[in-house]
Amino acid sequence: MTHRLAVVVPTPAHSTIAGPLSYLSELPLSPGSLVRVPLGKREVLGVVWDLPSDQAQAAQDIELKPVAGSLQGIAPLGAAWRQLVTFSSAYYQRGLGEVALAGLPPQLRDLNTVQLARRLKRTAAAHDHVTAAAPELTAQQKQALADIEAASGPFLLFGATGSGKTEVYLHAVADALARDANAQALVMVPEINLTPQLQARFVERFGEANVVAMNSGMTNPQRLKSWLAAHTGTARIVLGTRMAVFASMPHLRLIVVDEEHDPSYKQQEGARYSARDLAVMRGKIEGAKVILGSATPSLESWHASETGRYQRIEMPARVGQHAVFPAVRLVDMNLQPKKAVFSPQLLGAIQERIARGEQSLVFLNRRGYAPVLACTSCDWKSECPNCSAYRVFHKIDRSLRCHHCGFAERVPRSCPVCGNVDIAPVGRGTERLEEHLGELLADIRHADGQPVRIARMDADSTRLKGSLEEQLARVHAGDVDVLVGTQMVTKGHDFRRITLVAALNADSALFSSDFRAPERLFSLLLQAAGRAGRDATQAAASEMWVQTFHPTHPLFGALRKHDYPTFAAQQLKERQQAGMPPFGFQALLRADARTQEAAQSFLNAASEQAAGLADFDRVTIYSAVPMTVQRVANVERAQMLIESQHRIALQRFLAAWQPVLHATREKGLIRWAVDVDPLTI
DNA sequence: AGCACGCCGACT
DNA sequence: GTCGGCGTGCTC
Repeated sequence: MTHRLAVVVPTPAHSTIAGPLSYLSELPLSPGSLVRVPLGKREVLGVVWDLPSDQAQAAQDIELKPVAGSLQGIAPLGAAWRQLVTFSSAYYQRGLGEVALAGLPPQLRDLNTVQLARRLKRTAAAHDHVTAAAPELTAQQKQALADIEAASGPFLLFGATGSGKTEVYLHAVADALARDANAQALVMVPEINLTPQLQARFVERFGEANVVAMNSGMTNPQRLKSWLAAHTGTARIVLGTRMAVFASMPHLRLIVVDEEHDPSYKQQEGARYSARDLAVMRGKIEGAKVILGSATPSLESWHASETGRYQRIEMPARVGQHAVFPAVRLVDMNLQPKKAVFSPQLLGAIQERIARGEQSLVFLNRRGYAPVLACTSCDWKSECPNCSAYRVFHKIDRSLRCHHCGFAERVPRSCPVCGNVDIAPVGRGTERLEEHLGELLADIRHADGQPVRIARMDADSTRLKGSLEEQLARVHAGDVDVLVGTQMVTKGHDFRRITLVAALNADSALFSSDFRAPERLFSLLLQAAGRAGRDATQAAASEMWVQTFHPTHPLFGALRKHDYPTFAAQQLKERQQAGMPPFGFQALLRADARTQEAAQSFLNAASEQAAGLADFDRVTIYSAVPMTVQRVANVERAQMLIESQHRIALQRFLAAWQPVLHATREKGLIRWAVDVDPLTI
């Protein structure tokens, strides 16, 4: 007796195969089973899927191939996991196979049954967890845990920086694991950089054997090992970045999304899913509690907590008896000497900190020495030949580097156009800031005669493996007086000795065309402020400095009071009036082509053929526009916004549009993709 | 994505 | 005369 199976295979986004393919099998393999099947000339890994009854004879006239084999010894992927994959595939408009296989470790593909058995054997035998002593909780932490205990969520844990959210996560996980001997918990962080320190805390509390990590920085064997441990239930806690939302966890009871507002939770290629939103959906599917935590929630989540869709739990106070929030000082740059990078007041405040043996953090969201290099006699600028962007001057290796395509060259000795030797940096990045600050503080000496120590921390200075840890250690040891860095210094790291944080170029986001720019800026500044004064003994003297040409901007007013709710209310009001998310729903159709014209004409053709599709009358399709950075690596890029007041209508329309998009062929190679709930438009 | 098929330029 | 460029199309 041969059985007919629906199998999901890794078909790429642009194939016309969206759903499962049919195969024959001698054995009646249950849904979720992992199989190897022939696909064209190759053999691929597939997942047996639930065969919808109406599709049972869909592939009637093709001769079906038999499955090549199944991965014995590995339990089928659960119904909840398959449901999550199905939902993601439909919601984010990508093939089932692509989503399913992206959620599995790549190495699963090339293991045979014997190798797999060996791996599984090594994974087996759960160890009892050795629970390290937990610190005494504050009253508000206890209350938060009681609230989480008492309701089903999803919860928005609105906790100030330094209020001890991590300790709440640790306890919530401990509670979930204690309640059920098999229970598992998933804890997500936005960035790979933040994994090690959180992992250390979880390992300390729950023991090494119970915690596995999942992130893209791991090798394939490591990923397989973690995945198997989670899938078999051996690992009780999975700690990872956005990809971990697809980890197979048969006994999942709790999901924590730390820093839920962070844009890194949105995948920016392939299936462009939001791991935060999927976490909420997964919690619903699996009956697991979901905790979203942030000091500056996304306006989507905040709004959900206002309307009662999420239950809000507030932790306004910082841990520590005298811990207060750093005072926010705004410096009106209109009143400063022209071209001053540091106002005299700020420089003075930094010097005071140095004299007291305290640390300062200066952040500027731009790496490199200068964003542009320009000729002083003609109009040459350091444009990238492949992109519509300037190449950034990196003084450290005298290179011009394109931050979009990676193209790098040595800085020319003279202007390539007119031969003038006088080519000058325009604007400044962290490298130049570090240099400039060095000059300003050159004459300052510590009491022991030592010069001021300045360090820089950005993607360039931390590229080498281990260098981030090394730099952090230097700061922690007090071997640094002033730390200069990009926004990476504002995330997560506890700098206990820092008592002054300064933001230098906040203004650009105030008047950005991106409607989410103020939200990101507010979050960034408040997170940055949160770096200061974590040590209770120094908190009283801690300050957050913001240099701005618009000191009366309401955003700064709210920042000064550390008042996220007021800021959020004002932003939500604007969004509501404009029908923007979370009051309206958006998707982008993006197109890449050799010429801008080809990209746009594909979009326009797609737009013209949209009339009459399902829910067409409930969506608004805007005209095709070039992307902000129009050309990257010699590929022209354009996009088109689709908006609706109804999430369902947008979904239905996009689904109906899909075959039209596949059929729309314009001259010139077009690569296209749909981005549902885009973060930047 | 792979991998084939298919139709046009510079080489043993 | 072939080797090989990558445009186009298919994969149960």
